[in-house]
Amino acid sequence: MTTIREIAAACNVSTATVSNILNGKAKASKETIELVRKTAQRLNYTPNYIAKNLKLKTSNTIGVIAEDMTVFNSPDIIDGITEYCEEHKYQILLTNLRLFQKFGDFYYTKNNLGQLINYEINELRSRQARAIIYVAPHVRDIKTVSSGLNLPIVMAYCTSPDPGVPSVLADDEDGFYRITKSVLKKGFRHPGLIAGKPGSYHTAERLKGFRRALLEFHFPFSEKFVYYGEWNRRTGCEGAAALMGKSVDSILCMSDIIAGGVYDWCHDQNITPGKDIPVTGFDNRELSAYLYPPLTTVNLPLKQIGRKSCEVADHMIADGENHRLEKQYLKIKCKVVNRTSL
Amino acid sequence: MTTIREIAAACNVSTATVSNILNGKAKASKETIELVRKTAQRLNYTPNYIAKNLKLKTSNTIGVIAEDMTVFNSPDIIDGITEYCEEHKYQILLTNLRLFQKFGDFYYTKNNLGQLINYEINELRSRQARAIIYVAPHVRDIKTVSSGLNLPIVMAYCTSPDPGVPSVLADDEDGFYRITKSVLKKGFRHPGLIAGKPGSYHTAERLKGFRRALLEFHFPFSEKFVYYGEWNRRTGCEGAAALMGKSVDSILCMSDIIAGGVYDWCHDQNITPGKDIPVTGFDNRELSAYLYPPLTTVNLPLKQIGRKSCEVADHMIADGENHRLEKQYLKIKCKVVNRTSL
DNA sequence: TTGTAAGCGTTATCAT
DNA sequence: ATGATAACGCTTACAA
Repeated sequence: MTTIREIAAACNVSTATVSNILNGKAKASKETIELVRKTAQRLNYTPNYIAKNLKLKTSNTIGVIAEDMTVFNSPDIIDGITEYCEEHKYQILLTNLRLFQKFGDFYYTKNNLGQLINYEINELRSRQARAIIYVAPHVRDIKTVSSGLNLPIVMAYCTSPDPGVPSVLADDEDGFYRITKSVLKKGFRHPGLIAGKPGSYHTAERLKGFRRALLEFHFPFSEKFVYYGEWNRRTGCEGAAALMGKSVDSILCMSDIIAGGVYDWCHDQNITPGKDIPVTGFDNRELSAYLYPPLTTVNLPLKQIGRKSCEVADHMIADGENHRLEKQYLKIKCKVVNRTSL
Repeated sequence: MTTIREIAAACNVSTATVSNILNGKAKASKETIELVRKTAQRLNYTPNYIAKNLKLKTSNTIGVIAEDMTVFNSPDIIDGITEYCEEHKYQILLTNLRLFQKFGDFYYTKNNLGQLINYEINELRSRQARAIIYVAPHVRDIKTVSSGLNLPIVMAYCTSPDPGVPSVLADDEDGFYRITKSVLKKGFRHPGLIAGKPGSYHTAERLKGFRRALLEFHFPFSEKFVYYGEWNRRTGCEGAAALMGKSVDSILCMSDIIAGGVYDWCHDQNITPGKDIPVTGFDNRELSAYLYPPLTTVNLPLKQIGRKSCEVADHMIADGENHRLEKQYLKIKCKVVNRTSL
């Protein structure tokens, strides 16, 4: 690798001059500028960022900690982050915790997670990351992440109990309100709801949206018509069985996967989803377009979440100590994707 | 951030001693070792890797260039890479080219791609990446990547025309051979094949596997029963229409997405896939389990591809100049996933 | 057993 | 306009 010293030698100037010229601080004559530029090109020079970073005690690196990048929402979030980074000349140092791969569904109950996260943050810091974006597959409080790290950190698709740490989220409440409204507008008055895990943020928010829509239409809400379960296919199957026994006229699911389970039950019972019973999902995963009939669902603004997270991180970097958070939670709206299951 | 100098000061020893102790080259008395360790801990010391790397002119960073990490196979490949990296203490510097996001289906015809790749490789090199893993969504020759870079590089799910650059691939030929055999074993003698794009590596290899199975069963092969198209849903739809007109007794698709199109056509015609006409896919994407009936398909060993790529890169790093490639192409076997569409 | 000092490639200060 | 030099935090001969 060519160094500025070699360029300096080749041009018969000092390294200081080379450095100045190559960094555009052109306190040099036209001729030397020309000469240095040419030789740098000729010798195929690329700056050694390691040296540069050491000297400047900073870098253009953003650390991304993904709890598990194989979970469906993570790649798109990271895509949004990379888009912003590309435009703003940041590099990404990726840490993939592989939590889901390692521990399956219950990874977030691991109690040494905090230790692990702290370790990785430190690791990233010692590599001069300017900021950290923490990407999770489900929204929940990550207790260990706080603003006391002296390093900008933003939570994508998750939260921190520390009000100084910003979060970028999907507006689950509004998203579910919208899809519920779609259902009610079509004249269905007795919707059943298959929810996810009871304690979950998503379950709570989406339920709120469901109730808000019901209220708006002056329809009563009853817990009788909501079935709680896990975020999986089987829950959809069981939920459909339970709810259909209570003569609901439509089924709203809190996830596409759950809706997949409802379809399973329908096939089993020789009932046609969409025709005999309208079904809706949430998340707009790829599979939702391949169910038959294609599932009406709600799109998650994952890429925007990633982009926005990175933008916030960038602002925090720029403002340094002076940064004041306007809002701890930034919620991005979701849109209904109309297909034929409703 | 605490530095070794501060530790040295606090302990009344030299930085050399601190460095030695902290790196386990313990040429020191038990007491100083103890003291230094304790103080390092107390001051919450983490080494500055930037400085370390500059001094050592090396790092434990592996650069990953993903053509587009939102394409379904990339996250799992990267997951395999991170698994290996985690075990072997490598860090990942991720470059997401976002080619598919930017240019859609025809990104690989971009003719300045070579320039871009070279730029990114250089970028990674100047950040002291020890090796580069290039991750693509479709197998094809990436012309610009060569072994003359003086930096180990391995191609994951793609190839380089340079025989000095190793590739890790799925064994498409064998995978398609296996699924074809599954079909033939069930007694179907007139399989139709819906292929992908004619020029593609995947199309060619999978076709070979198809023919090999046919040959083994002494069934004739005829181009009449293969329908070529794109790697999309519509092709499945059109292919099914074309093939069913030629009275095939089963349909093999070169991708799950194509199979999804076949299901579309079946629904349209009131034909039940699996029952009236067996259908198989390839790739084992999530959606394949949600089609009805669930699609029999072939699993792509993506994680292993990532892992193996990283392992090869690691060996190349370790061997340096002495590295001799045994094989340019490493092909990992695929397994049939039996469901009920066959 | 411990310390001194040079050097990795760069930038920045201060002379010239 | 250009150059000499110190410094960023670390490792490693080599000296003590």
